[in-house]
Amino acid sequence: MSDNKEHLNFIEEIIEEDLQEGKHNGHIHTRFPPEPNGYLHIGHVKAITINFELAKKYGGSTNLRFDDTNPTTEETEYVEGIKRDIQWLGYTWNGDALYASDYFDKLYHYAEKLILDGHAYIDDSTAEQIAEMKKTPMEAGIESPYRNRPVDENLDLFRKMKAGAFPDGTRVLRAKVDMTSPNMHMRDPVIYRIKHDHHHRTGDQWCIYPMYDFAHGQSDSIEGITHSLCSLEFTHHRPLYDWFIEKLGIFPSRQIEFARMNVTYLITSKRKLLKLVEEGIVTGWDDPRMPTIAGMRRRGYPAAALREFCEKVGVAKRDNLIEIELLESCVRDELNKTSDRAMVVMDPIRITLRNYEENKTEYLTAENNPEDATRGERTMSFSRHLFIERDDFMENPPKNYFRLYPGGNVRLKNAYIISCEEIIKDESGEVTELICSYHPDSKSGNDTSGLKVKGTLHWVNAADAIEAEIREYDKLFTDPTPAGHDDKDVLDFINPNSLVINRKARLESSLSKAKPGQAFQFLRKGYYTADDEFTLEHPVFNATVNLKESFKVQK
RNA sequence: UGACCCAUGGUGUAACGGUAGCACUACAGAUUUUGGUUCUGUCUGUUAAGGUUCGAAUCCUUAUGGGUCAACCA
Repeated sequence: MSDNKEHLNFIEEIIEEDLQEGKHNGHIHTRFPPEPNGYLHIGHVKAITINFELAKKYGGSTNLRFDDTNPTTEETEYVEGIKRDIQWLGYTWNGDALYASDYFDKLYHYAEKLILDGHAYIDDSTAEQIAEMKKTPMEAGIESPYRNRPVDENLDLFRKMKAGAFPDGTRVLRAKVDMTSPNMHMRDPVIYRIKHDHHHRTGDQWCIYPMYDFAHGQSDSIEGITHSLCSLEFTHHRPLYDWFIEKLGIFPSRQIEFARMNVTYLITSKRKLLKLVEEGIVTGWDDPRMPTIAGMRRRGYPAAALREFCEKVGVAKRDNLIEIELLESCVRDELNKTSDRAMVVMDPIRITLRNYEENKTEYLTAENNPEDATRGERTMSFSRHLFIERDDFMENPPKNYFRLYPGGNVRLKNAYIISCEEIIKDESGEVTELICSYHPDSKSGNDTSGLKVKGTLHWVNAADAIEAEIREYDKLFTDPTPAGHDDKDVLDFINPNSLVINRKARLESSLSKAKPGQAFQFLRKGYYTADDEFTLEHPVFNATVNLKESFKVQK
């Protein structure tokens, strides 16, 4: 209907309303707040693109802030990986990377202010006792016996906590909110705990650390974040987020929640992903089967395809399960435009052209990318002995088989039309060689033969074809929602054939010059990307995504 | 059993009280020196019942279904 009218998602609607009202003087500032305790995955890609694209669209910027308030689980190693992944995706954060730990002093003073104003107290109860007193969402909680401690005593104890007077777990600082709230997060949440732990940035300077709820919103506020976008499970934290802003009288960042992305055959639980690594089911966080950014990059998924995917998925609040086909479609679409073509025979059958001179070699030209003439051409050698795909020959073909069969003609891409005249088999009956003849007047670009063929095959010259390791990847799981079964573990759905290594393939010689990370379309097969381990001596290609097939050979 | 959130083709997402559209998938057909790409077409949808209104996917009520929340994790 309104084709040229732009469709806004619900967050854009909120932003445009704010803009119209002149809120924050028209400034938009977002942030991406990862915890440095693991690698980024496809779910984070959505959060990253939403935050960065929204800021870009409305002339704002995006902070990268590491939410590093738990020294026990966080490491500098992850910080570097996360930075690299975001940059690879094509985004630049505002200024230097920031850290919640940069605000530990400020946060501490916020906490003292809360105590002074009677909004927080030290609780000597154990974790178990606190949990017990919170009760369940169905019934009101009960107040801690320490809840009405005098301000002076609270302050004194908090300072002693900070000074290291108490062992881990003996006391906490709690916000004094409402133990009867139906929202569990409002039942006097713990906001500081004692942890005599080494922090990846502040070292041993602190032995008390703020909890998420007392760090995240305040960090947003300190940085002047106007729109703090997070996933739906934080909805229940929003009243608390707002409560702290109000009690502290600080910049009013606004939290907005959207539904996280689920994709068929993919899992995004850090814990489960870690398990795959630890159990050796994959080779590491960057295994091309992993839905991590590092894994997808190694698989050959272009950053632009990932961005486009998120764009197409959209943003809303309802639960969703996106078909992986959409992701693959985005990858193909991008690679079709950008990758050079090459010919690779995965499972070779030898061809001998009986009427082609034994020692002759011709050099034929092939376009690198029919979608993009600026990619130029390359040269391929051609001679009497060639390889074609085993799937491209059938002794007894079905009626709509366009490929080679006894007595049939096919074109060899960029070369000649050939006719199959004789089949040679080994003792087990397997075809080992085809004796063919070629039609000298059918050369590509110069065809005067008048012959019509239905099929065009890819091929390589036996004389200079190279060998390589080709890693064929398939889905890691056999179930579209491996993490969605209460009675089963994701490991129950591992696809035993998710990696099949092919060492018998023969590749056109130009592929020896591939660079790690470079993607190609292996003609009529799929997109393949030179692995990080690719070398001239040991070429390795990863299957990125196959080409769409509207015809499947019946076996 | 409490509170909060959500409900549009197979999937995802639009339509902001006025003809339910787009993309992916699937299936046809055209083009093609890649059974790719491109192009064209087809199939399939407003959870249910009431109400408000000239008119409801949209507003109201109820029901149903799904999700989330009870870490000194984030």
